[in-house]
Amino acid sequence: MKTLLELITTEMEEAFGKAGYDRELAKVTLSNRPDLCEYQCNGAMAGAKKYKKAPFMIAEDVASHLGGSAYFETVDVVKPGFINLKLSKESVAAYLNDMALEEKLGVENEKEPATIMIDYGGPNVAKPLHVGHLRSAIIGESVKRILRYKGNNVIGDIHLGDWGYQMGLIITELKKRQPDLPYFDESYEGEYPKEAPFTIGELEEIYPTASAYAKEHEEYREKALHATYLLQNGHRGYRAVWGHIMNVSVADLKKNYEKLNVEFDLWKGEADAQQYIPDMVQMLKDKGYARYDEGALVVDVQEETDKKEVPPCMILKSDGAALYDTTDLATLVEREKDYKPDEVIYVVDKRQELHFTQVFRCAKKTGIVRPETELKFLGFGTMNGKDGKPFKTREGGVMRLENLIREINEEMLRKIMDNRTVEEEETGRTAQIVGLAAIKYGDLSNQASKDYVFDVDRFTSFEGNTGPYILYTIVRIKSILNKYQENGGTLESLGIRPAENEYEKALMLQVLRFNDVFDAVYEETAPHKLCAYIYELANEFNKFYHETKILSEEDEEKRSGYISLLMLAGRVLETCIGLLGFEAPERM
RNA sequence: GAGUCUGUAGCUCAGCUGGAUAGAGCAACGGCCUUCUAAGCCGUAGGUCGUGGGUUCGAAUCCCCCCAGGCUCGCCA
Repeated sequence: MKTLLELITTEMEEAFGKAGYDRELAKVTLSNRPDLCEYQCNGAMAGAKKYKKAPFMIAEDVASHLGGSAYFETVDVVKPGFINLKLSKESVAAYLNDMALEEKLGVENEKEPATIMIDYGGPNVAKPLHVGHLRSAIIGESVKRILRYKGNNVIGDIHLGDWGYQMGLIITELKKRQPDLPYFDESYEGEYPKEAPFTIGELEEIYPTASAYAKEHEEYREKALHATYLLQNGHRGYRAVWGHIMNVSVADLKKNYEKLNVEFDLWKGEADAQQYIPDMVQMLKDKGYARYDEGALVVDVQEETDKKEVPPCMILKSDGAALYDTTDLATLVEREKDYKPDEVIYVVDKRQELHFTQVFRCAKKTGIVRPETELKFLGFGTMNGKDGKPFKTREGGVMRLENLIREINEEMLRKIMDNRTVEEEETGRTAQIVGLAAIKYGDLSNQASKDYVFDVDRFTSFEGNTGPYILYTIVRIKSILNKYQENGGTLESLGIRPAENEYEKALMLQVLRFNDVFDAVYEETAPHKLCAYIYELANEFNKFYHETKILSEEDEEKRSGYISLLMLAGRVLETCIGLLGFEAPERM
């Protein structure tokens, strides 16, 4: 269905047209003076110069042609030339009732659904997830859900870091500790054990130990580099160890992402792209895109409009090894072959922007992706601590994601216990749900591209613009709806009635905005605007709730009208938090 | 050095495709629970929108100069 803004803009365009003015001027926006009106049009002022006429007169002309519109209760022309609009209660109620019938609450599917791949998460195998991985997972998951809600075919790919030097390090360290394992016996030809020679806990200890040791010991470092080389060139035993590392690590990662309510469609990694590198490199050479520079194979990606020098995209190091430009390009080759995406979105730290600029340009220039393929870089800012510096543990180390989540959940649990008596067995689960909402809402309510301060105390607070506040509001609504049914009410075939008072109307207007807001969020890939919207919606609901007796309303029609409104508001809220990637408990 | 992003209330942030009196939350202060969850609601106080110019009927918003800070700048990912 059309959004309300679309509908009343059409009305306004007709009025401008009938009055003899350019229809382009008829842009309607949400009012920035809610005390005066609900929607407004400033087109008369914009047209004043063109028509050499006082804006006030233009506005009056236009307004006189709006008189017959059923949408508006009042059309006021004010001072310089504002056209102020208030919607009629009847049209608001009618729109909401239509909206309630829509599966997607009035959001229309994309006319031509696109295949969109979204590259997010990006954890490294064998290394624990840390806070640096949090934003990519949270933002990527939300963006994925938003794109999907609009009817696109969206494929989320975790893009594992599973092919680098860290693998060589682990293999080298494992060989040092357990040299007798068959993987290190060059003459061994039998089947390798199915069981991994380490647990996830050991694995997570092996990597940092090896990494630190290699920094101190050149010889060890050489061994690790060589092991990496052998692995990448098909060493049988090392490949088997690699397989173990992958299995153990991926199982652990899946568990952790599940806790975050983050779900990937693909668990591809850098290793999967390796097989495409040789042909790709050959193609770049054959077609003359690549050249040697200081021993390295590069593709120039400088463009005339560049204000600064853009370094070439490096395909092979001077020792012939591939690097991350190469792998990202090969991944595009793979994606093009398997999915032919219309769009690929990378949700990564914004500090990688230059790297992706190089990769995108190279991929376009050399035909690795089709010219119409959209490659989008969605860079996010750093998660800082209260001191404004990158988030660290109290000891100054990197905070493990698990620990961060545990800390939040414990804090949440404490607050839930303090505040209310909930069934014992329920509290743990509830704390997790609310804790996740606190983290995700805290992140997503900031613009993705900006750095933000991760403040545990603030995010877990139940007060103000927080995840828990949103959930609390939803729980309130659910609670009323449940009570209504317990008292014999049915939620079927009710209808929203024209608003009785300003609180109810304000709530209705806010619910009504959903599809307009969603479209803006979708167009701009801006989850933070969805957060702002549900916060306002929650506020309007709580005001209405405070002013209105719902269940004890004696007039049955009024009561059922309220209930219908709550149902719709609840659906909108739950849909929105679903798009943000979290959920609400039944009680809290 | 070059490029790029940021600078809005004590703190954390919206608003930035130009419009009316710059909005929230936290913190501070004052009210409201025998009634659907007070994790709520209502109110008070708090701002030279980094500085200076320019464009415009109108600038936090667009343009330019400065100031301050972050980030990036070919063989790590």
